[in-house]
Amino acid sequence: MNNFYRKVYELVSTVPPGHVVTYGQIAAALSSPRASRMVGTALRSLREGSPVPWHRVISSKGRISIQNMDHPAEEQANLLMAEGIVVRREQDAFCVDLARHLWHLPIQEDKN
DNA sequence: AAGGTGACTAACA
DNA sequence: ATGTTAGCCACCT
Repeated sequence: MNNFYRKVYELVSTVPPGHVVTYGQIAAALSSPRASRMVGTALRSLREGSPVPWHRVISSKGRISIQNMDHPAEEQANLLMAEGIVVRREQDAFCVDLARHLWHLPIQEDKN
C-alpha cells in the first residue's frame, strides 16, 4: 500500500508535546531505516492547516534541518521551545537536546 | 512513462 | 575533524 505518507503522519502524530523524533526513527519504524528522506518529503508536503506536529521531527543529530521557506527553522525552534523543549542556537542551525527530549516511537507490530 | 528530486543517514576518504 | 557519496523510494514534472 502506498500509505507511506499517511503512516508517517500517524506516527508523527503520536509524538506528545515536549518530545521529538528523528527522520530515521520514523523510517525505521516503517521498516526502511534508510528511507528517512521520504519522511522529510512527506512532511514537506504538509499544508499549513495540518494537524501533524511536523515540528517535532528533527535530524538524527538533533538539528533542525528544515528547508521550507514558508516555515523557517526559526519558527520550528519557536514551536519546540513553546513546548518546553530545550533548543540551542548553533551557528548554522538550531540544536535540540536529543538525550533530553527524544521520544521512543510506539513499537510496530510485526508483519503477518 | 521515465527520470529527477529530496525537511536524511551512515559510511568513507 | 569536515567534505563527498551512495542508498532510499514516493512524489512531481
